[in-house]
Order: sequence, then C-alpha cells, then structure tokens
Amino acid sequence: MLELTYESGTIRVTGDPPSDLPGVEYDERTQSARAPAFRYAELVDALEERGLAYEDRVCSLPSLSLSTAYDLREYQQAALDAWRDAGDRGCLELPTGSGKTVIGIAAMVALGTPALVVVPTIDLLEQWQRELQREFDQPVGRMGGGEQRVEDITVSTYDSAYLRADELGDRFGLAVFDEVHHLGGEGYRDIARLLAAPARVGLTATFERPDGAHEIIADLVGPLVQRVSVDDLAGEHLADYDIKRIEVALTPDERDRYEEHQGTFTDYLKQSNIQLRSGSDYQELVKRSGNDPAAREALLAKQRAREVMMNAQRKVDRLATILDRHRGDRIIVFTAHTDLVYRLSERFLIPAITHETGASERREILERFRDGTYSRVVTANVLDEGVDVPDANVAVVLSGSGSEREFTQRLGRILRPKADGGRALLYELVTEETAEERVARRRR
DNA sequence: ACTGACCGACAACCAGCGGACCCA
DNA sequence: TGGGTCAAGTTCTTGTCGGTCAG
Repeated sequence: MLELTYESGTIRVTGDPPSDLPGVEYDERTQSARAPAFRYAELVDALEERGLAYEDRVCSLPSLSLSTAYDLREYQQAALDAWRDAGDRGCLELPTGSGKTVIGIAAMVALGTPALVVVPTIDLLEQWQRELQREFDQPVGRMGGGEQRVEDITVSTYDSAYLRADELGDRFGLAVFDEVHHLGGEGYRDIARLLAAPARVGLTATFERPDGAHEIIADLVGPLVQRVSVDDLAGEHLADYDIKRIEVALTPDERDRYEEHQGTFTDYLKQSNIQLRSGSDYQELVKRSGNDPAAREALLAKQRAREVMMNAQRKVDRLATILDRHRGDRIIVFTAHTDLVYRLSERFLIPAITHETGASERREILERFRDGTYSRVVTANVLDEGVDVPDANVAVVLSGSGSEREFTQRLGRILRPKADGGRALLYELVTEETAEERVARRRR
C-alpha cells in the first residue's frame, strides 16, 4: 500500500512506488520518493488511473460552507465556468475594474475548501481581507504587513507566502493568485511549487510576460482558460474610452544631447557587432557591461538618451494645455522618473505621489482625491498596480515604458464606468523621431 | 503604533546597415 | 575561400515593493 504525505513543500510517497509516477523522483539523501507539492493532484490522478491502492495523508481539510450575496455578471460566470471545466485549475485574464475579486470569492464558494489568497501588495491584502470578512461568516487570516495569522480562509502577500509556503502547503485546498503574473518571478514561483492545493486560480489583467515566464505560470497554476478584453466590456461594465497620441519635438538643445547619447550607444553596437532583436539580446549586453567598460558606457549613454526623450520640455508645455482644457476633470498624470514628478508638482501645484511619499501623506492625498478636494495627481510608477486609486476620467502618460502591462494598468485607472456615462480619455505624449515612437508602438 | 533605514526581489531595459581574424 | 569565432571571473540603472529591525 502506497502512502502519500506532505513534507515541507513536497509529496512523499512511501511503500515502494513505481518509478514512473508523474513528478516523482527518488531522493538519495533522504532515501525517499518525492514529488514537488504542486503535482499532488496529477499524482493522485495517475494512481487512480492505474488502480493502485494508496492512502492519502497529504491534507485532511475541513469542508466549509460558504455563501455569497454577489450575483455574478455574465462574463464573470463564464470565466468561472471555464475554470471549473478546466478541472479547477487555470488563469483568467480580465481588465482592471471588472471584478476579479468577485470571481475569486465565487470560486471559494463553489469548492467550499480552505483557501489561500496571495496578493502582491499590502493594499490589496487589506482590500481582500475586507471583502472576505464582509462576505463570509468566519475568521479571515492574514499574513503580511506585520501580522501572521492563519485561518481556513487566509490572505497573504507574495513575500509572506514565499517565506511560509513550505510549512503551510498542506493547509489549503484552493489557492487564489491575484495579479498572477507576479508568480513568474524567480522566487515567487516557488510559492506555487510548495503548495499542495489541487485547485488553483490565477487572476490578472495581463497574463503574458515578455520574458515568457507565463508558461511556467501555466504549468504551476494552469493555462489561461478565459480572456476578457477591455473592449469587450467598454461601454457596458467599463467606461468607453479614447486614446490620443500626441507627438512633441525635442528642443534643439535636447536634440543635441539625445543624438549624442544615442550615438554613443549605437556606435558601440556597430563596433562590437551586436544584434539587438529581443530582450535576451539586451540582457546579453547587460551581462557584458559587467566587465567591458565600453559596454557599460554604452548602456549609461542609452539611459541618458532615454531620460532626455522621456522628460522632454515640450511634453511639460503640452501638459499645461491639457490641464487647461480639462479644468473640470479628474486627472492622473504618469511619468517614468521621480524627478519629473516633483518638477510637475511644483510647476502646476499638483500633489505628487512617489515611492518616497510616506504612508500617511499618501493616504491623505488619495483621500482628498477621492472626496474631490484635489482633482489632479501626478505620480511615477506607484499607482500602476495594487493600490486602490479613486476614479479619474483623464490619464496623461508623459512617459512610459514599452511595457504592455504598464499601459494596460494605467488605462485601467480611468475605466470605471462614469456616473454621467462620459468617456474616459488617455493622452500619450511621445517625442517624435526618437526611440520612443518604437516603444509606444510596441506596447499596443 | 509609527517611522526610517536597510535588504532583497522584481520589472523594464531593444540599432538600422555591412568588421577582423584564424583555420581547415 | 568559406566558415566559425571573437569574449573574459556571473548582470547596467531606476523605481517600487514587502519584510525586518532599531528607535
């Protein structure tokens, strides 16, 4: 008789198992057969299929009777159904503001098993905790932000989950990964490896990763089983929107500096005969810069060129006219550099939020933005994800990366349906005849 | 309880023509 | 003359996060 037990992130199989069970390897050091915990469900399936007798001591979980007052919207129900059809495993891609939390809650209700929700930020930790507390008539545990309390329903940050997954891996039947794209990170992916939870769901607005790590996520959590785009929901559940690209020129002085730095960079590429086609080529260059001073110089020059184009003076001028035109609107301004945030903040007297902004000040600014005292906020990358930002209807992207993810998240900031049914508007300021045009193209 | 300093993790980071050399 | 290899001791910088610890 085989016996399965959970042991710090692995499933241990005792009783002389066949050597070809999925994921199972013989570990010389401990003289035992083990599989990584995330293959637990697969392992059980294989044993069943072959009719092998086994005793399952991996997790003995209580069954919870949960219910929710939420009524799922049509697309939310469809997403849940798709996930259930896929064997309670898989990822769902839905736009920011489409109610991903509600789907997570519905999944918990459907399975009625202890569940761990993993989130990237403290802000999200608190949001989930509040929701779950309100919805379910039982204690909600929390790991993160200075508290480590585990209950049958627990919300955790990725960091805390990473630290404790090996010890808690047998306590949950369902794992909910919010903003699941984070799970592709080198360290975070271990969380999903160490958990035995047979049921898993990943929620995100942007499943695919430029580094290809979504394939690892698909392996650990399950493949993408449902995709709902912004345009599917715009006009009904989300606001209609327009995107305006505005090209500005560099000043002659900026142009000189840009060409000089960009030249240094391209000269180096030419000289050393490097092909830059993909991210990995770029990584190659970064690697090289570790011991090749010329490569390092080239990278620094590229950085400076980027700074010049991202912080171009005429973008600031242009922002002035946009702010003028939208006097009555609620506006969020995004930049890539902290310096520029403070410059804009001083010039236009707009409250600024960067990573340097303390917790209390940040709370105060967002609170005043919410109640209407402030109608504008300027920020670097802080508000991209994982923060509950009050609604706005106009976003101005002064400078952004080529990242599709960043773009989607920023757009999501203005898409909550408007009370007056008005359209949301996103301005994208791009410097002409620079690499930024390419970058802007890449993100859509 | 809150704050600031520290640490580590994560993500984005993407040219526009076209060498030099050795060896089989 | 054509084809393979340059090249090594393992990684730029900036922005942001969470966890930890001291005060």
